[in-house]
Amino acid sequence: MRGLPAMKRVLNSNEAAQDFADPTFSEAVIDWQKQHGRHALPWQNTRDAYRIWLSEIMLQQTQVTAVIPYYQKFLQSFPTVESLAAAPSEAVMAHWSGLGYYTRARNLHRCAQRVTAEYGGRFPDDPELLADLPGIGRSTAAAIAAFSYGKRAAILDGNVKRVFARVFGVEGFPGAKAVEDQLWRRAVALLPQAGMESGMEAYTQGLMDLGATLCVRGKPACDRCPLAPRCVALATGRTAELPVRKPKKAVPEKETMMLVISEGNDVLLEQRPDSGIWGGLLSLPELPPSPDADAFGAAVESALQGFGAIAACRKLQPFSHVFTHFKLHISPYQVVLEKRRPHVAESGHVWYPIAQLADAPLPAPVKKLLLGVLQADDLLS
DNA sequence: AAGTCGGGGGT
DNA sequence: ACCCCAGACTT
Repeated sequence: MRGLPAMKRVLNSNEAAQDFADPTFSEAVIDWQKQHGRHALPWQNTRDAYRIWLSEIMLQQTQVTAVIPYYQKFLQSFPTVESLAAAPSEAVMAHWSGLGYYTRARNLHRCAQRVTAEYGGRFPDDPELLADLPGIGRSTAAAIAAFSYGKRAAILDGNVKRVFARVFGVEGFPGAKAVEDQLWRRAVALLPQAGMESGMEAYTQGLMDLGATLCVRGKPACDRCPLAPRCVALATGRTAELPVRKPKKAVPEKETMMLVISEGNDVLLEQRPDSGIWGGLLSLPELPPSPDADAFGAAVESALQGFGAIAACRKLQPFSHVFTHFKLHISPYQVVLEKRRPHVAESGHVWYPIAQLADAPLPAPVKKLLLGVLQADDLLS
């Protein structure tokens, strides 16, 4: 085993992919998709790369049922990539409000502007060029290229990882780099052969449909799966163990006070920085948690210096919001100011019309809180 | 390789 | 409660 330098070279991706090749795999997926896959989703039955791109970004880490209403409203307001590029960022953020992962919205806006400026409003068909655009990674680039242009490119999303892990009996957490690398090699090797590009749309959709409708996490419908005859997990009774779960860790808990400060028909909102949680959204002014009621009262008084006399105030019902990596305990406090001559909010703050809160670019729990508190409007009545 | 980034739906 | 979703990006 020594003295053979030619054997030591690293396999290139093409050769490595060869190990996993199997032309019958894509044929089985394509046939099944055409007969039993999904064909009526709002972003299907079009080759408009703008619509396909928009759907793919919204669908990142977000389920189909949650995306559909956002997708419809978004297209209604921004029917073309040029109209989206020209829109003010606040309008884009407002349309994304409640969908989560707000970096997607800012990248979406930047991407629309780059496609308009650099590509004349037409998305490129090369996956490598697509993946150079903000918010578009390798898998999303492949999906856009396959659905929009029939290009031969491999996706690897949560659905594909689950299907591959089971069918091929892949051990290890799919998010681990070594496991993910192997899955990418399989994804490339199993693509329809060159010259079969006409099947790329059905193949790509078929993988997603299998993962979303049959090869689901809880109780996979193996009796209806076209890949069952070749499924390692089914044959070994390990569909419940594969894919291997993400290793869990304790989530830290944080605490904050939120101030609902209103005057007349307006409420005071605060612009959040682009980075961090709820980046780029408006939210409520916050105070660090106080050790006791007196300290909190003093902090509120201090925060409200120059805003005028307090007409009424009350503590609202505390609640919690769970994020992916921490849990946030929110203690809201409402303050109603006496109506006096209009004053300008300090930089980074804005007096926002209460009647327009439903369409404001707010985090979901904040919007819910405000609509509940300020629509009731029973404090002064 | 690990951490950051939401909100909701299914079980 | 727990898991994870048509992932990308930063550190």
